[in-house]
Amino acid sequence: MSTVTSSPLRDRLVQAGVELLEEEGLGNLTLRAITRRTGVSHGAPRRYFPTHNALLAAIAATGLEDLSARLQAAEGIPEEGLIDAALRYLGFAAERPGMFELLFRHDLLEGAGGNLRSRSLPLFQHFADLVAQARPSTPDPRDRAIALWTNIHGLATLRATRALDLLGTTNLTPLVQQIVRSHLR
Amino acid sequence: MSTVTSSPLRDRLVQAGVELLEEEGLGNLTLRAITRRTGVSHGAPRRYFPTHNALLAAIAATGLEDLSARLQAAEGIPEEGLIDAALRYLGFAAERPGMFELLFRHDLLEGAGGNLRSRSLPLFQHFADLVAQARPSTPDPRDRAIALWTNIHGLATLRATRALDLLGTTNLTPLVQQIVRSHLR
DNA sequence: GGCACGGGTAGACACTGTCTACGCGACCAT
DNA sequence: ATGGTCGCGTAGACAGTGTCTACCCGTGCC
Repeated sequence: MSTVTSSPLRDRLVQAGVELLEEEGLGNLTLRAITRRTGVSHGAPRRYFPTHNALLAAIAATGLEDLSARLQAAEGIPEEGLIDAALRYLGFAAERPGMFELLFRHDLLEGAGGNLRSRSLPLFQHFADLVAQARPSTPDPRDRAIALWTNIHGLATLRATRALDLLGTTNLTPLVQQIVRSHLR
Repeated sequence: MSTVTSSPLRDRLVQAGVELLEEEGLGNLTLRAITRRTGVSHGAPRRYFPTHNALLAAIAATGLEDLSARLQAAEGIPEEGLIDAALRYLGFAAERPGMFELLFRHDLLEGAGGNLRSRSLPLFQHFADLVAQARPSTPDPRDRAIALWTNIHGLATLRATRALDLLGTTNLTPLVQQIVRSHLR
């Protein structure tokens, strides 16, 4: 099959994991399943990842990069910029539900290396900056940012888990607009 | 040891599961661990629960009852009532993080019987009623309820997973007050 | 030409959830 | 009293999992 892309095994494992996560969901993202797809023995990852969760953390890191890139691509004057960012956040959760789920499974990722916690911090900082920019001279900009961020995140999770089937009936964009504006006045 | 409370095994399994969930967390809430604590063989639950997840669903049902009772105990004129309910919601997540986590692990509970989905619906309805009551003559009461509910839920999850260490530094009550009021105007 | 060694293999182990055959004791009918 | 049924729990097996360990084996270096 002519010159298979034979990158170092580490990258191949991560990529296989990403694909498997999208295709089969987090529940089937087994260490052994990843090795099967990669075509190596089940002990191979150990050379690069001390534990299964460490591999999961590496997979999650790629997702965090994707999410980060999407959010930084948000554009518009203050208010519209926030609405755009919020919609992109929800779009990520909708398009990559498995990855979104993994990103917040701290029981799997905690202490698994790759310090995702600190890596996701600038992501929130970006959000907070947008809020501060859209709502200058507010006494508690961080609280406002937390309020909006948690709102979008809660919306995304409850939508992803279909906890609110109601959400299917309502159009998302006006809801997000309303939410963002609620937090800005 | 004189008249051990020998309720039917079903209840003992559920109770053991609840205790284990609080003590050891969801990650250790194994079917076999529950049977060990109950003092029966690992095959015993099968008589009452076709699968491990079905037992988890029964455990989650007790948590949903607790949460429901807490929310319905919320009091106060419209706005304060919502603030109280929100704080109770956050209190539940803080006091029983394992149960809170389980309640939203739809990957475990889905299709496991006990139709938690429909049972949790009146809970949201209660929330929506409070919102409609506090904000009469609004064109889209359900959207407002969704907005507020997702906000509180997102705050609870991000706090439970300590995704925002920032939250440790800010006092929760004023933040919740601010959030509720943001959604009511 | 011998040798170390990085990198992957393969088997074992404890543990999990599920399935199946078995046992046992209480209750009932004769 | 005796036999039988049946609810309920036991015990063993099985495939699958993550982790650990001993083992190769080919490549590059002296």
